[in-house]
Amino acid sequence: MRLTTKGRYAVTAMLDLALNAENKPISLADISRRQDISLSYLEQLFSKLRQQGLVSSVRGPGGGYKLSRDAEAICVAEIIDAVNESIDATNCGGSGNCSDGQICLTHHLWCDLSDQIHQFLSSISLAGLVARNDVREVAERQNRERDREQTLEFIGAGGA
Amino acid sequence: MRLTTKGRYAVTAMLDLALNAENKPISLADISRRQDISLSYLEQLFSKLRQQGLVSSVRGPGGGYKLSRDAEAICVAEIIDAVNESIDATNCGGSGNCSDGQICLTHHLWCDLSDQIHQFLSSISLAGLVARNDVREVAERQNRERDREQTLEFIGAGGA
DNA sequence: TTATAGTTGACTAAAGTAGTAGGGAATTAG
DNA sequence: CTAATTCCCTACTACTTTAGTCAACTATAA
Ligand code: FES
Ligand code: FES
Repeated sequence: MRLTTKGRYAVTAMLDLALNAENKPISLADISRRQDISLSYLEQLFSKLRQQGLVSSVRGPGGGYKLSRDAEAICVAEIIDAVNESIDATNCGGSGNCSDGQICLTHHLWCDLSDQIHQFLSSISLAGLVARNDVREVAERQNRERDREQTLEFIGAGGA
Repeated sequence: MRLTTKGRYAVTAMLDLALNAENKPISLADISRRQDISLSYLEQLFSKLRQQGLVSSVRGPGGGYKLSRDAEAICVAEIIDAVNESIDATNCGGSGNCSDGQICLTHHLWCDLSDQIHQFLSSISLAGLVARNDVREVAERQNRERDREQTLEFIGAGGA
């Protein structure tokens, strides 16, 4: 089992999508700016998210990505699964044969742990995250920062 | 966060120790045979387990490792921590600064997840595992296999 | 004194992570 | 129409970690 920047980026980007969607598509460039994630890397992640049917894409100017379902119907577990293979904690992948073809001493422990994690991450939807106070606060800060950056760019362009 | 063979081996080996300890030390060679884990790799893992004070060692013939505490007082979380750095799911390591020095959108989510996993793995002691039926069954099978192997070796030695 | 068993450090192949680079192909604003 | 925008795809790379191997050394019990 692993949970690395890859899965975290994916969840963060999907949450950004849920927060900023006003039924128009959001470009990866926007997400990249707001969440400080490399654009090329986002493209790789969204390729997988699209393959799993979590987002749909619109090409061309004004295009980008949209959630392909309601934010209530997308849970964190799905997102991590989509980019990250799995959140399975066993060595055998559930087949119970990692100790010379036989079940190992700790198999059931890792199964229980996997269940535990999966239940937890399945119980959290994007909508649930959007509703959280701490998430809203961070999102507002990011919007303020983005506005300021745009103002600075404008002044810079005007002054030059 | 990661949970790989490393942490799983460590827990399996510690559980083997708890199962087979009759207040005499168990050699890594025994554990290696029973659990099918490379001896040299076990040495590395037990070096860390000893540094964390989870086991104590006895050198020389008849030596080996013993649990340095009661099996009730050693939980799975500790063992994984000892060999695996941490089971922290955040990117920032808890300091809340992974998005350009600021807290990121999903920080609290990963904190909650970390708590969840840590609570679960802390609630399980080696003694708790030893008491489980599925663990006892696997252990008994391993003991039968080891006995048979010893018999075969004996016959092989006698016949040659 | 010798075989046993822990202790330590250096080394390695393979895999995965977190990207970068660069070319396409669709679409639409101008 | 055309040029800019945006997604799409493949290949490449530096780096880290994993899961080991190997070899030399130290303590100790029989
Ligand atoms: S983890 Fe499933 S058999 Fe070992
Ligand atoms: S994970 Fe803690 S700030 Fe991003």
